[in-house]
Amino acid sequence: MTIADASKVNRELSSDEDDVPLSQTLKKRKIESTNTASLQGDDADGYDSDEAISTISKKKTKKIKTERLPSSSSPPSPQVKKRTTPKPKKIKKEDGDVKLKTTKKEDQEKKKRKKKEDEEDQKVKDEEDEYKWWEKENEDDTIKWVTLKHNGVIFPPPYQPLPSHIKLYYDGKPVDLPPQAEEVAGFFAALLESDHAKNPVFQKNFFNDFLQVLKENGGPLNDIEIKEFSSCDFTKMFDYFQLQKEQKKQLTSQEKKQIRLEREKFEEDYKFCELDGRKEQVGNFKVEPPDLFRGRGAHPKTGKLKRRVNPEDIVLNLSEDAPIPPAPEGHKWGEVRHDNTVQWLAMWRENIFNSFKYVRLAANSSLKGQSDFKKFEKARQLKSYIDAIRRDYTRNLKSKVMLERQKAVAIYLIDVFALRAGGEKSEDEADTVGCCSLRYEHVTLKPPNTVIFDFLGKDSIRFYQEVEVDKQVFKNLTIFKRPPKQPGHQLFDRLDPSILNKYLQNYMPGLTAKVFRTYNASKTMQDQLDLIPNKGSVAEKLLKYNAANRTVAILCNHQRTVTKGHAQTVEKANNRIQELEWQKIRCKRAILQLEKDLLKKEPKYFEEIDDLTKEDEATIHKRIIEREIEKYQRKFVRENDKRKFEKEELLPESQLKEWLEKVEEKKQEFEKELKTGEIELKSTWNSVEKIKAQVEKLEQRIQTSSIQLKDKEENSQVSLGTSKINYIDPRLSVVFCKKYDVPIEKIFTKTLREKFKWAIESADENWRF
DNA sequence: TGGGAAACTTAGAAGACATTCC
DNA sequence: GGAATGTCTTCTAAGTTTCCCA
Repeated sequence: MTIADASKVNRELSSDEDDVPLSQTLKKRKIESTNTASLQGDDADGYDSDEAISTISKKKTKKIKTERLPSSSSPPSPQVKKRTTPKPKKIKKEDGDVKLKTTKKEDQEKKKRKKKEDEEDQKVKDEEDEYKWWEKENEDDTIKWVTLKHNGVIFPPPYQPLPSHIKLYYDGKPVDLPPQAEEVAGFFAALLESDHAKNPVFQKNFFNDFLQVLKENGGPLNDIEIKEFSSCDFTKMFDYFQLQKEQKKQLTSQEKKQIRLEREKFEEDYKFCELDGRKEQVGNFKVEPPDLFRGRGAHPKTGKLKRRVNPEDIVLNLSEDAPIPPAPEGHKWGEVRHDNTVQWLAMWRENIFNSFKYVRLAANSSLKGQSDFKKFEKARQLKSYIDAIRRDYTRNLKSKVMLERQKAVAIYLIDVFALRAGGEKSEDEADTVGCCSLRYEHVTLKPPNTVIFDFLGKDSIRFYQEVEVDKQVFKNLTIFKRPPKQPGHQLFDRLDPSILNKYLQNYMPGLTAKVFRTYNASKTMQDQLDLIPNKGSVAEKLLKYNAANRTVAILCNHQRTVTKGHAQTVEKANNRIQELEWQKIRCKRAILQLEKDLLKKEPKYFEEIDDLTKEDEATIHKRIIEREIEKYQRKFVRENDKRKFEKEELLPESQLKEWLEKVEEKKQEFEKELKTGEIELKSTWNSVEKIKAQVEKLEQRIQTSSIQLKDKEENSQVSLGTSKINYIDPRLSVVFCKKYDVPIEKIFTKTLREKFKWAIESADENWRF
């Protein structure tokens, strides 16, 4: 929902009667139990008959069990039978290296044709055995599969110790680390120039775990005692990693291709599984390699060592009669399960939070597709309930029961500002919040009805908005913030997501807080697309589609960090546009040089010829000249490097001088032009028509560049992808493409087209969200 | 029934790959 | 042809919701 929509809702919701403060209408005051009283003095405000929930008093004390996955506690595992991995069918075959007596171009053409043919063949084959679940009846979704076969997971390669001369230095002395500790030191060294390595919490957590691993493995081999992080010097390791990266980059494209093919061949068996007899793609079939945990924002555990996962840590999930993939040699699987009520193929417990990581199907799989489809259908279902929900929360904003008021305000915020539910968080996580977990300090009230939200949401992304809200919402927020509440206290002290979701389910089965985000995102997209006129070029339509997408992304607060060179890129692009403008003006002046009378005949055409000041022009000239000089200098160096390598004769300095003289001539020309206003006409500029054609071309370029720049600037901090992938019903995009004659490839990448195949094939031109 | 565990979706960063520019 | 830039994919962290058991 856009802010404009929000204000519309506000209008619909605003009430005329004034509310009596709850404190006056409610006599009874419930005192919280003693152990909750300390933080929640606010429940002593005595407004109502319902109690503050205990979540606040628990004060982030989620307990985490530290025991490892006990094989004894799991259901009796069937015998882990060792069998050879079944050979899945190969999908692709590469061309051999047969060289024919053809030109390079013909060769390439031929290859292209062959590739295309192969792809077509594959497509036909794929389509033949493709399972179009969206054309079938909806089946029971508690059973996820009947048969499931897969080949297990790929483990990261074992650690390769560094060459003996690459070491960690302590107090200037090289340290002989046992490989296990060297690996951990290497994790840090690899990040040496990143922000993580500069973060003291990251350093501390890393160092503690590093010392632990060092201790576990008998300490340094050359009796150096490592005590202080500040005395460690990782630069030699870092430089080595950089060198390796550089060498990898230097490989020829043929070598790179070879490596890629080998990798793909190796991964092939793990990339696919057999689900109910169909070949389907697995998503993350690679077990996460050991590394330092990189938490987002101010994460208390950032930098801790994420330990290596062994086959013994892995639980496999597959059919009872499916062959069990062999565990790596000398190992066995932690457990083998046959649970067809879940979607995962394998899982393990990680050591940072003691939680699970899962290996699942890919986004283009039938199971994921079905979940996605259901998600959007559920959001569409909300259309039929949204009026009632809005009517009720508007009414309940004045409820005499505090819990009801809090629910009403929370749903209002979730609906209008697309806030997330906001579950409880423990102390060993970053301090981020959503709706239910908003605290006193996250909301600033500016009478009569302006609210400033300022908090860190998911991924520690800042949510900052200064907005006008419904008057009664404002009044309620004032009440929720009344003393004795103070910074640190929960705004919604009677609420948590489960209470809210339970309430929402009275309206519609399956309705939860997150459905509102999907609903409002897709609804906004539909409304925005409806506004786009069906005219103009594909590029213009795309730009408008992206603008609609951006509205949704802004609603959902999807951000991205501005890239390093962004400011410079923008400056460059602006300069480029200015230079094009200058060229255009120059052309017009040239026209007048050929035919003076045109100024009177077509005054409008020439109205911009004095737009640039002499200073502007001089700056442009300077820029062009400097660029030219740089260009030739670079060319000279590059050319000679090449010749040196090929043991050819080097270009003499005089060559560079010759090039630079040409630039000098140009400079002189510019200076003269600036002084006299006379343009030296090029031989091709021999008629007004020719120059006018040139002007037209320039105008086109200026327009394109300006649009691109505007788009780039507006997108610099907004991430469009997240809403496109998760929130906007893909059928909206499909319909847009069909109706507006825009190729779907312009909107969905290959991966997204696979993910949204169900939408591409099922939505017709008249479909609406 | 509450609360922790489990299972799933959503998210931005980083790395890989493709395209454009000079 | 190679560097710069942009786009796409992969990775895994960080959420939400559901499940299940004491």
